[in-house]
Amino acid sequence: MSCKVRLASVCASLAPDELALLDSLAHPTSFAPKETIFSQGDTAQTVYNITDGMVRLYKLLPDGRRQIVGFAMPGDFLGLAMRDAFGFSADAITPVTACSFSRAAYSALIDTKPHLLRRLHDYATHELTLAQEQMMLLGRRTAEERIVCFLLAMRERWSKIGRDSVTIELPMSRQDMADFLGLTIETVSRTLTRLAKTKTILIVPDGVRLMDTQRMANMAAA
Amino acid sequence: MSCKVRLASVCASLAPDELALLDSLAHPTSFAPKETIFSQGDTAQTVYNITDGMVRLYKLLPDGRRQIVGFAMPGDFLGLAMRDAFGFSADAITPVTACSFSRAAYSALIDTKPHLLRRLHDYATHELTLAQEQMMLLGRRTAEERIVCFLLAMRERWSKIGRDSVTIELPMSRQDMADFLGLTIETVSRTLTRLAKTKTILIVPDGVRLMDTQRMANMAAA
DNA sequence: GCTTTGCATTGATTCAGATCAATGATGCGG
DNA sequence: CCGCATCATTGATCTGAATCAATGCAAAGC
Repeated sequence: MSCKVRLASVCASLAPDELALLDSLAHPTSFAPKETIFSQGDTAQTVYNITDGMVRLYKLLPDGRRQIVGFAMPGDFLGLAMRDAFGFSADAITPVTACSFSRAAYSALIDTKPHLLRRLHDYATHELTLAQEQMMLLGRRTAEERIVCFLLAMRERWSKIGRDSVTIELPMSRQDMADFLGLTIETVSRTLTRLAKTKTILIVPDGVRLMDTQRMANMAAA
Repeated sequence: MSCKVRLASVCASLAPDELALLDSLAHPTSFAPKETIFSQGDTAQTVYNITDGMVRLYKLLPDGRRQIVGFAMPGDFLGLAMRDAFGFSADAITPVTACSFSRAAYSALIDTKPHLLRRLHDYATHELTLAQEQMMLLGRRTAEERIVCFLLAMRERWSKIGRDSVTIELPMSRQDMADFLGLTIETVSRTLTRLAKTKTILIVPDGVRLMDTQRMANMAAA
C-alpha cells in the first residue's frame, strides 16, 4: 500500500508490525468527483482513511438546507463519529483515493491494540476541538471574519500535510464554502472580491494567494 | 464515593475492581454558582466528572463576544478535549459537585485499562456528533428552530439521567441560552414569549413546560 | 419598607447578510 | 467553433435578527 500521508496521519505512531497488520486489512479505494462515499443514516460498514483528494462531509435538513460539517483531506479519518449509522453524508469533491477498512476488522483491531486506540482517541479529541472552533465561527463571527478564518485554517491544514504555501488550493465550490461557513454563495463571492480589492488576497484559479497574512491574522483574532 | 449518575456515565460499563480503582483516584470537589472551574488556555492538570449541577463551557473572543460550546450536566466529562491546555473555559451555573482526577493519574489509568479508554473514545465520538448537530443549528436554522431544538435537546438530556419530564429545568440565564444558540438575549426572550403565546410552551420559573411536543418536533425536523 | 441590583421583557429602529435578478466566465461535448 | 451547462460575480431590494432604548419585576441589602 502506498500512502502519501503516513507520516502525518494516525499511522505515524505505529510500530512496523502494526503497520503491516493495518496494511493487510486495508482496501485501496477511489472515488470520482461528486461520487457519494456514504450517506447520512447508512449503516456504517466501512471506515476510511483518505490518502488523496478532498471530501465534503455534510448534513441535510428535509427542506434541503445543507450544513457542511467538515472537509476531509489526506490523512483524515471518516467513520469514527458514529456507532451504527453515519451521522452525515460524504462525497468526493476532487478525485479521491482512500484506504478502506471493514468496520468489524477495525473494531476488532482497536480492541487488541490499545496504542492504536489511543491515537484514534487523540484524533477524535482534536476533531472535537476543531468543531468547537467552528461553533464560535458560526455563532459569533461576521461574514468577513468567517472567510478569513477559513482561509487561514485551510493554509494550516495544507501545511500540516507538507504543502505549505501562501497560495491556498480551494478545490471546493463557492456553494460548498457558503454551506460550511453558514453564509450564502453571494456573500462568499462578495467578501472574497472585497478582500481582493483591498489587496489582502489574490484570487487565482481554484484557490487564493494570501497577500497580507498579518492583516488576516488580526481580523481572525479580533 | 457517592455518585448519582454512575449508571448513566462512563462508569456504567466498568467492572467492580475498576470502579474501586477509579474511586481511589477521585477527589470529590464542589463549586459555587458563577465559580470558575478552569479557563481557556490553563494547563490541564485535572479531569472532572460532573456528579450534580450544571456547568457552562465557553470560548471568548478578545472583544468579548462569547460562544457557549456546551452545557455539562451530571455524567458529563470535562477535560478530554485537549492535550495540554483547555480549549475553552468552564464555570458553574448552579452549585456543582464533581469527581476530579489528576491528569497524570487519568492518563496512566487509561494506558493500563483499554476498556476504559474504549468507553472514553465512544464518549468523545458522541460529543463530536452533538457538536456537528450544533453546527447545523448555528449555520442553517432560524431563531425559532434553534430555541425549539434546544428545548427538545434539553429534555432528551434530562431524560437520559433519569429526570424525564415535560417540565424542562433551565438553570442557565437567557444570556447563556443566547450565547449557546448564536442569538441575542432579546431574540431568545421574544421567541420564548411567542412560543408561549401560541400555547406551544408554558414559561415557568427556571424552566419551561412543553405543551405541544408534536408541533415542536415538526418545527425541529423541517 | 424602600432602594438597589441584576435579570427579563417589550417596543422602535437599523443593518448585515439574504434574496431576487441578471450578467459574465469557463469548459465541455459534438 | 459553437451551443449549452455550470459556476461565479455583481447589483437592487428585502428582511430576520441585532441594536438601541425603556420598562418590568423579583430577590437582596439596608
